[in-house]
Amino acid sequence: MKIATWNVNSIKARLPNLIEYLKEAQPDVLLLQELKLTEDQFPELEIGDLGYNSAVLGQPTYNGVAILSKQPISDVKRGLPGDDEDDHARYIEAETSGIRVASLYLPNGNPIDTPKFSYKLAWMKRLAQHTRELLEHEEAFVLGGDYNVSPNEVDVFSVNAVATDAIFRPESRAAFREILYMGLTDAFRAMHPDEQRAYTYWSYQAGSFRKGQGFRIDHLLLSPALADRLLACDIDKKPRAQEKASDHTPVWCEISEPTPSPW
DNA sequence: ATGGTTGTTCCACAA
Repeated sequence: MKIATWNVNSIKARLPNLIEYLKEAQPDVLLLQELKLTEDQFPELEIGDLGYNSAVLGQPTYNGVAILSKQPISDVKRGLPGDDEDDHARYIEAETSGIRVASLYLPNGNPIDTPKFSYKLAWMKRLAQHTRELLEHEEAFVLGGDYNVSPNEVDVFSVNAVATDAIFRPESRAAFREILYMGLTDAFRAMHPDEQRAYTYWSYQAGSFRKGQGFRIDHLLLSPALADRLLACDIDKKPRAQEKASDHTPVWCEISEPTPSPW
């Protein structure tokens, strides 16, 4: 089973790219971020024609997340718990294909001397608390999406370029580690422990993609039960190389069928 | 140090 995540940077602007990706890559589950539309504007018919069910959390203009799956989607939960005042559409979670999946769009947090950065850190605290609760059930789950955090120096093209960027601040990376060290597996890094210059995002500016100047900020974090089934994980750079591309490219992993319990 | 680009909305803001 193939699970992928992709920040499309407007699903309206990216619908041809999305349709081509679904046809070619054939993920069983696709986690989407930055839809930039409301739920009633979601292209459910076009996506349904390709054999995908969808669960969506939208809002006008900004944010927006979705789960697409070839299998039925159930037990949909919209919004990250922990703050009733937070109305950003950044988190959706559901059951599909026998696993729990979440699509998340973590706040960017720039500039760091503004409330945007404290919102990012507060959001990460809530994600940590929610992850703690998910882990108590010992389920197979994946938290996938645009984390807007590069975990380590190897995940950025230039340490200088991100010295004051919220994606690489020590506070952001510490909050990411707090979640990871609960026992989750960064699927890409688990399969490619020594790979360098492996990025998932390249700015539209200054020819960044052509020059290989990117960041690894999109991640698939697996629960222990799902990490046991991890077969492969990689970054698919093809969609980023297209005309009218998103500034992010998909990350995917291949998961084996669950093995029956031996007792 | 600045400006480089894209998307959406309304002529700025977010990334």
